[in-house]
Amino acid sequence: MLVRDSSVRCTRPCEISHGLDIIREPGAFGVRHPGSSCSAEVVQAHQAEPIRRQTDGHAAALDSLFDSVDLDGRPPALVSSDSSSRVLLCRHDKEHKALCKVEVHHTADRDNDENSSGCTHPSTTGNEGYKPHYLGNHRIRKLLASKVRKAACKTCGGMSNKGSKLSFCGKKIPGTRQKVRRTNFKRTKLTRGATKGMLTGACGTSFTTKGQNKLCGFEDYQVNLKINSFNIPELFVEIPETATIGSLKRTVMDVVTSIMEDGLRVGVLLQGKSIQDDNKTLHQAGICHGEKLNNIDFTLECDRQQDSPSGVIIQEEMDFASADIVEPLARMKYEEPFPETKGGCGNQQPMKAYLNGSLAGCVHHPVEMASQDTSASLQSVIRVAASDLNALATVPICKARRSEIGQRRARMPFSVGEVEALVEAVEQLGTGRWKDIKMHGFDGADHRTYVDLKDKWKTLVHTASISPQQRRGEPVPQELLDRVLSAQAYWSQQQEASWKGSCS
DNA sequence: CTTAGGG
DNA sequence: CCCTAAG
Repeated sequence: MLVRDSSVRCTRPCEISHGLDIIREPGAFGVRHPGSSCSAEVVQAHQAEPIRRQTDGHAAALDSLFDSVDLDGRPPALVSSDSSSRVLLCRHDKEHKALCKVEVHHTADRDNDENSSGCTHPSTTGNEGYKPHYLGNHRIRKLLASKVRKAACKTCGGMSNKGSKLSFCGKKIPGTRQKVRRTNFKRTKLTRGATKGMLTGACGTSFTTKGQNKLCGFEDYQVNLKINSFNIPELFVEIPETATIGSLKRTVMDVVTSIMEDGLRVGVLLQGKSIQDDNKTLHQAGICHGEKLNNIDFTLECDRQQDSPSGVIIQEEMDFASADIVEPLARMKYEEPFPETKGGCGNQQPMKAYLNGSLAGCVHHPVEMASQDTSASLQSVIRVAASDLNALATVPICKARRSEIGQRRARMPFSVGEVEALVEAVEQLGTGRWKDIKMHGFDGADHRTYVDLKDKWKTLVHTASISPQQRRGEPVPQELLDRVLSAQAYWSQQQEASWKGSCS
């Protein structure tokens, strides 16, 4: 099976325009194969076609890199990123379990990288004269252009609906938070969830099944997925009207690149339903031979901390035609005087991302700069709010602004200490008295509502009942989890008993 | 306002 | 975490 897609991120947004450098490393030019499982075939491919030296442009350098590692003539291989400031060009090959990475370092890292990378691989002998090239907006734009293209989804309703989880043939995949009752033109809460759904997308997947290995009595078919394109949801940008067109362009570019920088994760939806279990096999998930293969969607989801400073908001838009969608600062918690934007109607998308850099925040002279271009793949709406550019760059985002926007609360994972307090409280009070539990164990914790505690307990029970390998986040001591289970069992039993008692 | 559950 | 029907 081969799945391809691409995205690029740079963890130093401000330097994106300075570009990226491709580094040389032993093993192959800019190629590293982390595990011994990397297939010789892939390595050989690199050896046979080392990256050419490029002196005529950054984009060309990276293009060349992409081209050279492309083994089957397809477009750029999957480009993803890890937590470091690198862009990885990965290659997954089921047959060989191969994973090769081409790391692209920031220019700032160049010196170190070069010092530590001898480039001794035979295949790189022609690279002595290699000069790292910057990868400027050029390349980014190119990538975006190719990846963001709406192409195959033009008839699918585009990004109009919530979540804009574009589906394959006109089939709308509901966003995670979409409510059935929501109707067009009805303004919906602004994006909740900075962690969900940024780039949505994913269109078509065409499958072919072929080959098989008799394994344990069933055939192991190959599934070929071709992702036609990913879409970027509507972009929402606030920028002073005194800003220059050039800065506007840069801002938009920043918005887009920021989405990527934030770390993307791929989601898979089958018939509109997200498949969460990464351990499932395609076959188990229903992506297999004999099944309809046009109902799979991939989404690019962004993991982003809400605390990150931001100045630009990206949001998707719901079904509606109005261009005036500035959300009234609905959930503003702080005293920040925020004049409501007029005409604030608009179905906002569930996903919104705050971009690095600025605040945009407390400004409010919305000026419609552009409205959606329905024919374009991005359908972006860019709004400009009067504010000082300098302020934009330095003022930290204000919470008022954020909350008012309807922003989902930032994730605040429970610490082990909190978990312990919760467990203790529940052990004493039971599982149905969350208000009391809040008052007892979390009285001072204003950020924890009793609903939060109830939810946390729910997840704790779940966590305790799954294997340690499946757990995520800060590990909760098994001892606590054991107490969770026993308390849960005890209190649910009590509850049952009380039911019976009241019945008889 | 709280609970309880689904999203 | 969010949303909301119920109580």
